[in-house]
Amino acid sequence: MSVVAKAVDLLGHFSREAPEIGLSELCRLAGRDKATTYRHLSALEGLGFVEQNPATKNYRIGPAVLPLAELREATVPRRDGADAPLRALAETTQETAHVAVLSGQALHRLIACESVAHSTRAVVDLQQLPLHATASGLAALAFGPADLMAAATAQLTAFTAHTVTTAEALKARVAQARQTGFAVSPRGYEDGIHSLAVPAFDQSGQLAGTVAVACVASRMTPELERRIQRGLVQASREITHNWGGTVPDPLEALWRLALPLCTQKELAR
Amino acid sequence: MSVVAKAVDLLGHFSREAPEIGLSELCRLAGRDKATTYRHLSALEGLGFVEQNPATKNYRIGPAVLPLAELREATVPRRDGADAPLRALAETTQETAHVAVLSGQALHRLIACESVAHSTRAVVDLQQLPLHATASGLAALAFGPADLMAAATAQLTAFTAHTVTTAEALKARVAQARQTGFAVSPRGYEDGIHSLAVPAFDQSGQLAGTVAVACVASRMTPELERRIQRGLVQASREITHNWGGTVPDPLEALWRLALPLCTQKELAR
DNA sequence: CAATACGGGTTCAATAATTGAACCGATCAG
DNA sequence: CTGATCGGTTCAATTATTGAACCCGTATTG
Repeated sequence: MSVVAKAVDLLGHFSREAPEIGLSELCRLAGRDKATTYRHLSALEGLGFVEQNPATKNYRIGPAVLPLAELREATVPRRDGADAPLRALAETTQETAHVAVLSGQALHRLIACESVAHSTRAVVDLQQLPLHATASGLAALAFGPADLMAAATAQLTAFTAHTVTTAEALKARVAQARQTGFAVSPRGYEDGIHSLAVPAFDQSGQLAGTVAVACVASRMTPELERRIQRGLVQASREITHNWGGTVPDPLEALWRLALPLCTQKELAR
Repeated sequence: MSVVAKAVDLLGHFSREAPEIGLSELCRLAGRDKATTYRHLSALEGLGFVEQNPATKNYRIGPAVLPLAELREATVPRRDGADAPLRALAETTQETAHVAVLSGQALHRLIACESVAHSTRAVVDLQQLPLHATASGLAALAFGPADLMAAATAQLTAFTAHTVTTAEALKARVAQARQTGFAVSPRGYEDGIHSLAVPAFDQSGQLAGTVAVACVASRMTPELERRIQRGLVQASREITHNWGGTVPDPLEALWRLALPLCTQKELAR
């Protein structure tokens, strides 16, 4: 693991729930030495990636990420295209919806959108989604480039008792996703969370990202699952369209088969 | 210079003009070894900070910066507060306007807004603004924390023949800015560019950033300078207000003195 | 009000990571 | 075919990273 990775990993511990973190706490979270963590933070501070709250001495994300994000959006304007459909998805499902994008062999969170309908809800605070343990990852494996499977099987970390940890089991899950058109990861990454995901595509016709709903497991019912699937399909179609792509016909066929009760408008596409 | 800094410096070479850069070209731009640059890029790619265009093998800014920027905005929503006033400033001055924020001892670009009125215009592609050579930097030195001066004099790089390169000359410029309420850097960073800047403040009452207009030098007239000054004052007031701060009374007094013809509405504040 | 625990920040020798010249195969222009 | 340029790789030399121990200021506590 390079220093760059170690330093940047620190950034991943900041979240909406913990937007400012002190040195010692960050050491514990990162599981690293205090001196090392301090030097990494200092380096990041010099670059503007973090800054210190002068009052509390706590660290928080710095301003240097803003022009980079602006440039990213100007170069590859994905977020804009995903934003509105995602909000609609969170609205209709009343659960947390999120979109991730594939970059190389890794799946990175692009946006998360939490529904405010329930007091308990899933929180997606990961930057990078494990391929084998999340619905998004399974969707990427099932509908994305073939070489992803190698990257996934190389690191089958067990996050819960339900996490898939063998190559065989993973292949079975992926096959199931290919058959049904939906990737599911029941309690695979977090114990109380049941996730469903579908792929999204860009102008190249290849998988560019995934759309997922992370649902509080205890609320899951067959009826809710239907609603989530319907929402996912609609969101994926819209996001794919906004990204300049089209959903492959075989996948569209699967979705139509799985959701016979979808509206006439959707069928008309 | 730490590896982290070297790696992240690579990100600074991407711009709206060069959103995708190949390995060799980036080596030349960064002035570093090809193997090193490649490893740095690979590390950044693993973190999602850059990605490769699969078609051209060129590198571009990756998606990992997006959630970080989102979080930054959620933690310290500066950009939102600066956006609208900056557009107005670019509109009234017909020149390029930009806002930078102070983080530690460094001034980082937050937004730039180019007016489309002229075919030639200034382009602000810096991530970090040198304190001694830009109007923004001088504004920060004049109205920001005292310890900035030490950081500025430590690195008096000459960018043009007009750049201030002695501590004495720098002090004189800063004193002038303190007296007039406006920082000016005529051709200090780029030869054809004449810049003016004023400070902006946040809820702590301290300088939080700067507002500047970078003007094509050949267009500069006393009349245009007046218009720019008036625009800067208005923008700084609005941005400072949006950031939860207030412009210090002594500075407001200087501005009123310098701009006797400002509108009644502005005087009413 | 000592005693103490915990916060951020620093030091220095041991060590593990970074470095870059040279090299490889592919591609392209002349 | 030749030479130039591209992205990517190798390996020994070296350089920067590492972390236990330490410092100081400030809450917390019995």
